[in-house]
Amino acid sequence: MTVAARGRPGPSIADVAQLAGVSAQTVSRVSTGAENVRPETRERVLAAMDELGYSPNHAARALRYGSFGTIGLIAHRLARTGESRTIEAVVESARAEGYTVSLVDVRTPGSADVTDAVARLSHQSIDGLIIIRAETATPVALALPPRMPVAVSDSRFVGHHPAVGADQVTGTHLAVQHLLDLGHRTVHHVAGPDDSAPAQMRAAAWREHLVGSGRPVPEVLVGDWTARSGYEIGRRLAADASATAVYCANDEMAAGVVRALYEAGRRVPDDLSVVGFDDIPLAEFLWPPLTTVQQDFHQIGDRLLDLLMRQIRGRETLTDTRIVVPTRLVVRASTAPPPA
Amino acid sequence: MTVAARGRPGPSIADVAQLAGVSAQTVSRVSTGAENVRPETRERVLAAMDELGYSPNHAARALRYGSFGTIGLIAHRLARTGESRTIEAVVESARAEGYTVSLVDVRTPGSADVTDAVARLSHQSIDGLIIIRAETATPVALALPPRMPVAVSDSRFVGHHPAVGADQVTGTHLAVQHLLDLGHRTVHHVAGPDDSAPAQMRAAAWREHLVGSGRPVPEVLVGDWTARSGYEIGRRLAADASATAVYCANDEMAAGVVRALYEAGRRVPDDLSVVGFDDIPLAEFLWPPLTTVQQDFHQIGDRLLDLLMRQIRGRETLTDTRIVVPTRLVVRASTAPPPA
DNA sequence: GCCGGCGATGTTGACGTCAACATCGGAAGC
DNA sequence: GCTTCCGATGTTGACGTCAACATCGCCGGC
Repeated sequence: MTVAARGRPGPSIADVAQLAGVSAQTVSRVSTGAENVRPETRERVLAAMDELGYSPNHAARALRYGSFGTIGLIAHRLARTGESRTIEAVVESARAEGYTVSLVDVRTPGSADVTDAVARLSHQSIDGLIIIRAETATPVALALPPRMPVAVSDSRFVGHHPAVGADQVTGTHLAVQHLLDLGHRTVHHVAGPDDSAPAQMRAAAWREHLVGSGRPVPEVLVGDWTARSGYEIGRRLAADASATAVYCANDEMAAGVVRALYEAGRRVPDDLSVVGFDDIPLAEFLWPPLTTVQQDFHQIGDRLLDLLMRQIRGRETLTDTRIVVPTRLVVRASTAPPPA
Repeated sequence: MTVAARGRPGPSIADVAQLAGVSAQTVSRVSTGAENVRPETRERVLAAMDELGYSPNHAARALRYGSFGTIGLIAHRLARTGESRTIEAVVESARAEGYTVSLVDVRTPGSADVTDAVARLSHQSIDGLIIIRAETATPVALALPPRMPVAVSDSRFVGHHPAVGADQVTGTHLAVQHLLDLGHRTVHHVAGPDDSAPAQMRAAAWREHLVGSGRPVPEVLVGDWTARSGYEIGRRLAADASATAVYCANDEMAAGVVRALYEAGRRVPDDLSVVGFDDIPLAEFLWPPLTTVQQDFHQIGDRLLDLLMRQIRGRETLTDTRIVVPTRLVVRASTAPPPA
């Protein structure tokens, strides 16, 4: 954590002032765009800035203003579909608000790592913090610096921190009901890992829906979000003659399941129907095009930033705010009635 | 770009000092971990910090030290495969070095936007800058603050800025030669957009390889990296009876091509062979598993950070350093000899 | 010709931290 | 008992910027 001492010390406002033959304050006025500077003086200052390659020292401004124009963002595996798209949305919205985003990733799902990341970031200069992750191991009460605005992408934080989450439950109900409507007797479930809160929510909603509909509840098949885990589960499913419909907790696992089924000679959707979750850009272009539950990551990101900005700007306290972003079922070609 | 005035003015070192009944300097000593503080005094200070919820003001430290422990990262569409994986690697390596990453995205490929992003970031305090993008419209000589260390993920910058790039040329040769070896008379090419430098490099290498092998060069089919564009191109390809092999500039377009071919009743690889580029995690689990050129985004990210840190740490000047990260062909099931 | 007033510019101090130097008090050595 | 030394703690100033206040010079009005 040792950081190179004394980064390039660049020219300061005083250097510009000297070169332009004015006081530092006049330079400051020019660089903040104040009105009351004679055009001729302004020109001279601008020329001096240009010559020296001056740009204002943000540390000094931040110190002066008590604000950094930066928000921190903690994510677990940031190359993953949901994460990267949410981050993209946050970054875009933040830019519109004049803020920059500081990114920290967290290696393991453990809570120690999160605490560490929070410490790292609050050590950095941030005006607020967004946490994009949802591991069940994450402590619900985070050890945050006092008065630090926070927004979290996990509805488990309700009552602790303002949260934004997709509507896992409705999405799951739509998916399962779609399969039941097609005539399937029951629906198998390929779940995400045990330590993922959204995975747990999807699995619980699936179970509840089956129970509520009086259907048998097959054993849950647990994957780890990767296509590979879906593939391995798919091989087991292919051997299970009773399975006719599978609801997968994400699209990657669904793709793995489909490939395993093909390899085993079982056709999708003729022999088995498969539904995914997320609606990744490729979902439509898999073969067959995947029926899936669409989540709007972009909106999640926007809402997160909005919640955060309201706290930063307005000093609002939003502790138990919870925003649920709707999900919807996109029916494509991977689902059909069960074989006769 | 106006930023909320005066963020939460938390307790300062002086408040802690007063509560603990010591001087500010002693508090500073405790918080920087200096040795020479009586254990009893240290305890009292720590207790006071705890009570007030003190954490050191990073802006003040940055001002003092002249370093933010932050590097800037500019990317175009950061949710895209290559971008997000490279970013992930950069963030991870940066953390290992004790640095945080500040993210700015660029909406359009135009150079004005890049200049703007650079300005935004150097306005922030960063110790170095990584630019992950490769649009041909990006000016080769960037208007950077003087003395700002930079690393760029585009080999076009050679001679201007230290650059890291995947070996597009070798990757392309491997892919095309693989198809020729299988017995295809020639290879069609689905290219990325005109404004992408890697797309141009792949297309040029493809053309060169065909010419060098004395094969006819079919018209280039230009997509925009999305699966949808691949799908539309695929429909045209399906109608072209002469096409037996297609080299696509990325995996998403390859997936779109494959789907279009299936819809048109043409089998992959029996009727047409398809090769992609990138080796996205899903490539192996498409149907059929996609033969593709693997690029190591993680390594690209690592190298970028390494180049940057060498400049930040050692004051090295690396202007014409160029690192080429190898690519390799991963043969799966989407390629086969042409139909008899 | 003097004065009020106003716009342009300069001066001072404060933001929070920490390094360098100053001071203070006690223990060891003679 | 007095000096010396050393470790613990305090004081000062500087990092770069900008708001608040001070000053300066000029113009117009009488």
